[in-house]
Amino acid sequence: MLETIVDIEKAGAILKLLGDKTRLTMMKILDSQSCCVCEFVEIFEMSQPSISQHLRKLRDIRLVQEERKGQWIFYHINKEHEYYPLVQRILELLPDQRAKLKELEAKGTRITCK
Amino acid sequence: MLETIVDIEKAGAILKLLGDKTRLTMMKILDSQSCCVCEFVEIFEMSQPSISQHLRKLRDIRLVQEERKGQWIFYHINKEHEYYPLVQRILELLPDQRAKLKELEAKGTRITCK
DNA sequence: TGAATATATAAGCAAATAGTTATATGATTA
DNA sequence: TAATCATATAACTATTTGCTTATATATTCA
Repeated sequence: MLETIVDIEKAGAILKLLGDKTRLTMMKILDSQSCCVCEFVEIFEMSQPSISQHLRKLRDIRLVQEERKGQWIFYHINKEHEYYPLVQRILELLPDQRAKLKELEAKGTRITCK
Repeated sequence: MLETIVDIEKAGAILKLLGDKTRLTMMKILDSQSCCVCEFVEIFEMSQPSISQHLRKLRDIRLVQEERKGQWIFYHINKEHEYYPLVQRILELLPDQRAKLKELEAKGTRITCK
C-alpha cells in the first residue's frame, strides 16, 4: 500500500531540487538531524552565500524549515510536507551521512544549542 | 530491507534527469509499456527533435534502451539498471499514465508492431 | 554602544538546459 | 530507384542554474 499518489508536475519540481549533489546530501543529513548554516559551509567546503542559496531553494518549496537559535539558524526537514513520502523513499536509499557531522564534533566545530 | 544503497552523486544525476516533467512522465509511461518516438511526439504535443533529445538523455545514462522495429524506434525502460530500484520507488508514487496511450489507441494512432 | 559573528540577499557571470529550425540518416513503399 | 516516413543530430537561442563578490540584517558579547 503506497503512501500517496502525487501530482507528476509537482513531483518533477521536487526531483529537480533533489537532483543536485549538494542539496541531496543536505536533505540526507537533515533527515536524521537538524543542522545550522555554518555547519553546512564546513561540511561542503562551499561559500556561505552558496549554502544559503541552496537552503533557500529547499525552504521555498518548504522541504525544510528554519528555526533561529540565538545567532544561528538551524534547518530541519519538514516531515509534514505533502511530498515528504516521496523524498523519504529516495533518501532511504542513500548512504548514511552522519559521519559528516561526527567529524565536526571531533573537530569541536559542531554547533550545539542549549 | 532495502534493495540498494546508492552513490549519492550518481543518485543526484538520476534525479536531475527525472526532475523534468516530460522525462518523468516518459519514464512513468515506459515503466508499464514500451513506446515509440512518434507516440511521444503526439502525447506531449512537442516537436520530434525535442522528444528525441529527452530520450537521448535518458538513453545516455541507460535508463532506457532503444530497439528498432521497422521504421520505428521503440524505447523501453532498463529494469536491469543499477539505479532502477531508485527510479522504481519514485515512479510507484506517480499517477498512472496509461490513459495517454489508450487515447492514441482510440484515435488509431497507436503504433502496434507485428 | 561598537565590534564580531551568522546569515540572507543582490548583482553579475559562465555554464548548463530545453527548446527551436534545418538537415542528415535509415527504413519502407510505390 | 525515387519519394516518403521516422528518427537523430547539429547549430542556434533564450532561460535557468550555481557560483562568485559585495553588502545588508540580525544577534551576541565586550
